[in-house]
Amino acid sequence: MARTPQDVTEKELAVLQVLWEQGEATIRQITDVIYPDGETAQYATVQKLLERLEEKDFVQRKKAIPANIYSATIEREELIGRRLQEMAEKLCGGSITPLLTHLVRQRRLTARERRELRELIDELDPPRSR
Amino acid sequence: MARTPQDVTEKELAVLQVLWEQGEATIRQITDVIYPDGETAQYATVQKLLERLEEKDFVQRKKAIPANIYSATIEREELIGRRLQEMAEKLCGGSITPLLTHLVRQRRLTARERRELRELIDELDPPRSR
DNA sequence: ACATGGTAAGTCAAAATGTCTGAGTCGTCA
DNA sequence: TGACGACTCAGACATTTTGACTTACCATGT
Repeated sequence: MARTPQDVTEKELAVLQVLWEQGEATIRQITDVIYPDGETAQYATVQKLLERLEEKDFVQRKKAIPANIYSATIEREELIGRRLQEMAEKLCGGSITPLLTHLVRQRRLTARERRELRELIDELDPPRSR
Repeated sequence: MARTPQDVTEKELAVLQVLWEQGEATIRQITDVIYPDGETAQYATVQKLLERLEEKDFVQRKKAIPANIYSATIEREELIGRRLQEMAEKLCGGSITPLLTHLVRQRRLTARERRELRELIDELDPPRSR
């Protein structure tokens, strides 16, 4: 059947978001954010989520007393990169330009965004070529 | 539990790819591409895949003899758009610029790609602003 | 000593996904 | 005309994923 599981699931992402926000957090702190009136049950859910994230190496744990401290080992940027890469592979034969053109074309960018983007490209251009 | 199903799954995508290639196809034609030595069993699998794609309105069926003819009702571009949009919402608070900058920055673009991109932006700029 | 709060290590059910079976339909051609 | 082949319809099925939950256990401080 060989389904390919998601890199990070919906709820796992929620956990990551908290970690990205706070840098470090205990299970309880995360639970308080995601399930504002969380009981033991939800606490355990977060625990399991973290366990799975740790397995996938997206999160690391620092053993501590009174509670272990978790932190993300992957940056938001990196996750974005992975997903874009995956999309490119599955939908564009590995090329990312279709994604780019789509983004630029489809969504209306503000003048400011356009300017920034232009600057970004300029930055990348090897100096001698301009 | 409320898992959010994927818009298009792995195998469903494979089917769509064939339809995008060929424009139209019968189940058998699709099966021949995806499962080169496909038996009745695989034929049925493709059938089910198409059924689900039809439910989701990504594919339409033209009743015909001797075999129904299927075609995609969604363009590859549109699917890309959806996915990018979804990514933006889940990972970038709805903004697409992080995606853009990431793409431009992370992957090395060729000089040609950079030029094209620049032209694309120029196109979008309202004439009077330049 | 015992309540409190944390950890470890499962279990569980619903749904997704890919696969497959079997019965029925219909046109073609020997 | 009647058997054959190919197609369709409807559903069963197994495996995983995913989110949620339970329970036993451990440490600490009061």
